[in-house]
Amino acid sequence: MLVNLGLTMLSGQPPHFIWVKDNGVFKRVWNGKIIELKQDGKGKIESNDRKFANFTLRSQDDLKKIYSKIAIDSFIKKAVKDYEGMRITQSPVWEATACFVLSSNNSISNIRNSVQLLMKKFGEKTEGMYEFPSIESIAKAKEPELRECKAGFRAKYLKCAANLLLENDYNFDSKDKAKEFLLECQGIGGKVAECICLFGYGFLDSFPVDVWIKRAMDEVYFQGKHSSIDSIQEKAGELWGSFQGYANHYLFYEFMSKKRK
DNA sequence: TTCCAGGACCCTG
DNA sequence: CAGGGTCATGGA
Repeated sequence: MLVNLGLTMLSGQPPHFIWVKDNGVFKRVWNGKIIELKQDGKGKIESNDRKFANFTLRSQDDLKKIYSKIAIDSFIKKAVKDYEGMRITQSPVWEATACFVLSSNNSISNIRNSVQLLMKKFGEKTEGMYEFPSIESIAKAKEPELRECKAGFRAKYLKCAANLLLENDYNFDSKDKAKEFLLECQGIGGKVAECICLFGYGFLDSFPVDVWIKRAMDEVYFQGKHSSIDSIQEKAGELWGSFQGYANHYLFYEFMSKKRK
């Protein structure tokens, strides 16, 4: 399997906020057990939970095939080459939801800090590490407790999201249905919903438009002109179809890391 | 000090 | 429907 584990796990996807890197080994608690994930010298993935590793890294995705589908111009070709082996990850829907509710108008380092504080305050402890907080624990939490975890104005949104998932069957078979459901929640708008669809549900036909994607799309595919979110998503669908989620993440990472420094 | 971060919401015109 | 202010928090 083609993968650059460090890049994948630290590219601003939910695992970036949840997993802890320790001596080159990524760790987290899942179902009361510490999961370890690492890459050996030959590039082979090693884990004490093959099933969860496959789920997280979407091992069913054939990166080479996906590259051939999305690398349709010089810009994407460069992004794919620069960050070869960066995979889209999948996380449980609740984890992706919580992470991206916290992401609004926030920085990656602050999101991570907030998630880690929530894990410490509300997660079950296992061998010195903490589980991701249960839906119930956040639904029951008081807003000030969430603000202690630096959730800020997103604290009430986090509770709303927990309640939504607690009180409904949130299993869906398409991006459109999942998105429609998620948008009922205060604090979840179009961009966050698309992120949850991509990184939680695993619908690769999602295309979240954040500030970086907007800049990238305006510059590269709209000749520098200011374009609407709708027209950007429409264009993404035309260009990359059922793999637009991958194109999205490569554009995001390429643009963010180049422009932001 | 001011601005901005993987936005969403609410209010104007 | 488009355009602005506002919301916590930390870093540049």
